[in-house]
Amino acid sequence: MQERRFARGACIAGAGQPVEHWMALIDGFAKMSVASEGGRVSTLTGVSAGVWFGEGSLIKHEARRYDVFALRPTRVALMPRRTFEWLRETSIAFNHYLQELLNARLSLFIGALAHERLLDTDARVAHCLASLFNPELYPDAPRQLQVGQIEIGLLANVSRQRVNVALQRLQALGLIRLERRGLTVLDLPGLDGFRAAYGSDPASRDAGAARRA
DNA sequence: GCATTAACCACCG
DNA sequence: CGGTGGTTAATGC
Repeated sequence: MQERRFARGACIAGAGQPVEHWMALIDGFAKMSVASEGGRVSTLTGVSAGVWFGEGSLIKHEARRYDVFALRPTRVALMPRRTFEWLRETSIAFNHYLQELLNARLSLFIGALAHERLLDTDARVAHCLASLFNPELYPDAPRQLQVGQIEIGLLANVSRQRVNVALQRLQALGLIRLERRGLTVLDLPGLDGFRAAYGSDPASRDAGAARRA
């Protein structure tokens, strides 16, 4: 295997490029994103230390489907296609690991889709943060995240200003602590299970009940 | 009603 | 100074 280093903002892997390696973050932080023909960009998820990615395109022998950008200085491990295929052909344990990885990622994206459609903005931001610490995908992630509010907005698909108010509400509830250019998660289960606190008037409670249902 | 954009200001390295 | 964070006013769905 090889190791490569990327500066903040550098493109680790680009959509459309041929895929010849299975990749993993050794340290640092990156984001996966896609762009439309018109140049509009949507960030799909964050990638932190310990996360493997790119196995889908590697298995299907197709060009990469998304871009990966470093959000801070990042080291990446690259496993050549031949090694990846040899492991797939010879190791049951390796195949089990791959299944668990794919399963965890599937549940991550299904969960994100459900939250996107069912939850209000504060809860979406909370869940987006919590998903970055998914223990299945990120075995021993530190609870400190060095990502600014603009990037959190891109990850959660919410404007930077709205992210700011959501983060401050989460901080007021003791779920996170805001820092300059980052934050620390204080209560991961609480963050993952966060739902909006509704006002005291009956109308908004009904709306809340409908959304919860 | 709520989120978005734009703009402004304060803070910090 | 530029980047980041906190806030507010105008606009749109």
